[in-house]
Amino acid sequence: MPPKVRTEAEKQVLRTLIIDAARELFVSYGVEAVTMREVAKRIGYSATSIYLYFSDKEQLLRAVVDADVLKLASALKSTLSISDPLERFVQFGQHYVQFALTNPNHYRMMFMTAHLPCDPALSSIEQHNPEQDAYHQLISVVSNAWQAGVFKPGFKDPVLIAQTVWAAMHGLCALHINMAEDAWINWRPLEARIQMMLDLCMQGLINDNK
Amino acid sequence: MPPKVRTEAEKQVLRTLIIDAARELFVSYGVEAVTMREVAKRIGYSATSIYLYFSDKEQLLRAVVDADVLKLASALKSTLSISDPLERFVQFGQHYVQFALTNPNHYRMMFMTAHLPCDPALSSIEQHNPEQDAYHQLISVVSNAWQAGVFKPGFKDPVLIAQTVWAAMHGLCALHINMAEDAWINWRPLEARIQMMLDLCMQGLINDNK
DNA sequence: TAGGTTAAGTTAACACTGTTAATTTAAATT
DNA sequence: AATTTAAATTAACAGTGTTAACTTAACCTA
Repeated sequence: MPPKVRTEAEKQVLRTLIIDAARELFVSYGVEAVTMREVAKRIGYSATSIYLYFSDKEQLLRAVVDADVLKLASALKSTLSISDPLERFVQFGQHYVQFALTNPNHYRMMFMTAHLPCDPALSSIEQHNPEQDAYHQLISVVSNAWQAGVFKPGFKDPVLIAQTVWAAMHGLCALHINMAEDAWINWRPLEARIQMMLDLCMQGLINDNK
Repeated sequence: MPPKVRTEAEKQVLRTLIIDAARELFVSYGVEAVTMREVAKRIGYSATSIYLYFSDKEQLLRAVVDADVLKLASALKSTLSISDPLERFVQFGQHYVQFALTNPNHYRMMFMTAHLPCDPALSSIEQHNPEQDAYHQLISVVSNAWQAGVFKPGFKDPVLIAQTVWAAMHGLCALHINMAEDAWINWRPLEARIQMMLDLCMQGLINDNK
């Protein structure tokens, strides 16, 4: 009833309160299943209050995803300090897969749901900031490995390498998240599939004149 | 107003009429955006009539997907007659990718939306029927290539090979379908990514003592 | 052939959705 | 002390999937 929030800082607090409530519900029950009224109830506001901070549900989802991409970047950051470029590349990939599989609903929101394309201009994430931009981290890791001569001589474009390896790992994660319970398919153990995909990338990419 | 349909055959006709109408709309506008009323209007019935043939929207979607899996199997069938096992394997993969990219919304319904797990007992598709079951086709193609000694000696499990290669190709397709328009990423040409993924699989898998 | 039964199809209605408009009300400003 | 401002609310709308109640034409039996 009364206006409780006044200063710009307090508004930011409420904004992130909404985002956190939405994330918890989205992650537990899926984006489509969660209603604006439920998000609002969880923080003790009415549904329409959310519209004072986000123009619609899509924008709220995007804010959640933005924060989660940040979380992914943070999860991957620890691997960036590994000194050996090849080892760094491998660990980066394994951490990526691990993040996806331990946070399947976060991962689904980020990379598996059809939402409007992400515009860097509207995002809260600073593009190319190595602390925040996970995609930029990927490009860096692969580029560094490439400069260090890790890859076979045939490969000239580290960005192409990065995008292809990403696709390979994404396929593993996405298929598992969506279809692990599908009785049609007699899935081999996830670990075996991960290992095999890594081996495949290694054998195909790595220059092994040690 | 009057009961128009009587015989079992006529009921089947109406059933597939509903499925076809739903598919057209799902493919054009996405599953979530399409309403039961719109599906019904397209075939000149009232919305509640659909519930005489499908228990709910989820079951209708599943019927559409079933029919589309059949379509995928049919699209892949032509490659099964290629005599050389390696060439058959390669062509199978390329046809799979091509199907996914020319029918992105079909593909999304089949492999990228979170629906209840598929139970072979409830499906209209005959599991292990090489004319209908695309997954079984995949396993066959890889197994045959494996028996023919196409793969490197280290690989002992053709099913594991098949699932990993599937994941690699799926990652390519899924990432493209969902994120091709994402301004965050400076995508390399799709053809280059496909080619590179194929090369990667080849280099990693194929026994090249010709 | 008359009359009741069946079931395909309908309209009406329910609980719920995202969202907008109109309204309240406490603080900030004058 | 009166006025403005804006945070928050309730009321309301158009639309959703779905269920219940109702028609009504064809079929089955007497």
